[in-house]
Amino acid sequence: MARAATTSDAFNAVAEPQRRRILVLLKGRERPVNELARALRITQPRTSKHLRVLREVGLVRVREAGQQRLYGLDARGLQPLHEWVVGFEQYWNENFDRLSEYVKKLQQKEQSDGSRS
Amino acid sequence: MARAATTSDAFNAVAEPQRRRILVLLKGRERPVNELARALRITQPRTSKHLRVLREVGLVRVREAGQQRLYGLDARGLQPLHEWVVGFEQYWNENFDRLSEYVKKLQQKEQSDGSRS
DNA sequence: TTGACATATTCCGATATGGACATATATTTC
DNA sequence: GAAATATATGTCCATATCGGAATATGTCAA
Repeated sequence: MARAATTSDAFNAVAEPQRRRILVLLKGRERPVNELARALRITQPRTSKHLRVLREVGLVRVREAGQQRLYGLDARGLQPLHEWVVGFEQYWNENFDRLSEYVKKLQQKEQSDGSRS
Repeated sequence: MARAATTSDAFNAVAEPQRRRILVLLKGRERPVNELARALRITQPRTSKHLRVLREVGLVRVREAGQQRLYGLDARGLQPLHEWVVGFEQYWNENFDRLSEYVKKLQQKEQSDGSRS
């Protein structure tokens, strides 16, 4: 088995920076492919492929508008990501404490190693 | 270029489900590699490799404890992920509205298509 | 020193990626 | 119908992955 497909879930889809930028650009208003490509300064085909991934995981939806296709944000698929990461919010500060404790322990160890021998 | 390295940032590191589970297991207390491997029901080498990735992106730190190495959580690296996804929180409901609006528009279109012809 | 235990690394194969490029498909306009 | 515009898809390449198996490294205990 290789790495999980980018289309397997929101976590994988969003791991790619350009796709994150696309989602940010889609906040507020829909945009056609070419506009996104210009904004990201990447080729149109690459943009279309990124959009395909985002579409497959349901983070984006398309609307036909004559000649062009307007992509819009559907952020609901980000909720699992949100819930997961929020579960760590409490550990940021606590962990900081634990880290300083760890450093203190290291220093004590060095202290005793130094006095020994 | 291929897909970005799993060690390039927290987004990529956390895209892998087993690594997410490791981080969850590390909430609250440190654990040795074998304990993690047993809990996840994956081999020890694979566990070590996942831990290497997590270590390289700074989501985890190691402490030597005699024969074993205790891995502990350092959740601070998850903050960028948190900040990014929180920026979409407001769009979940709003987007839901927009979607239903979209569906409504589709139905109207079908309506007129049906009456025509 | 030897053996037992814990962990890390290396090699292998299969797979999917992102980017560039060329090209196909679809829609509008003349 | 043909040209122009907007978008999607297919092919090629280089690369990094995850998983398994074997093996190396490190630590403790007798």
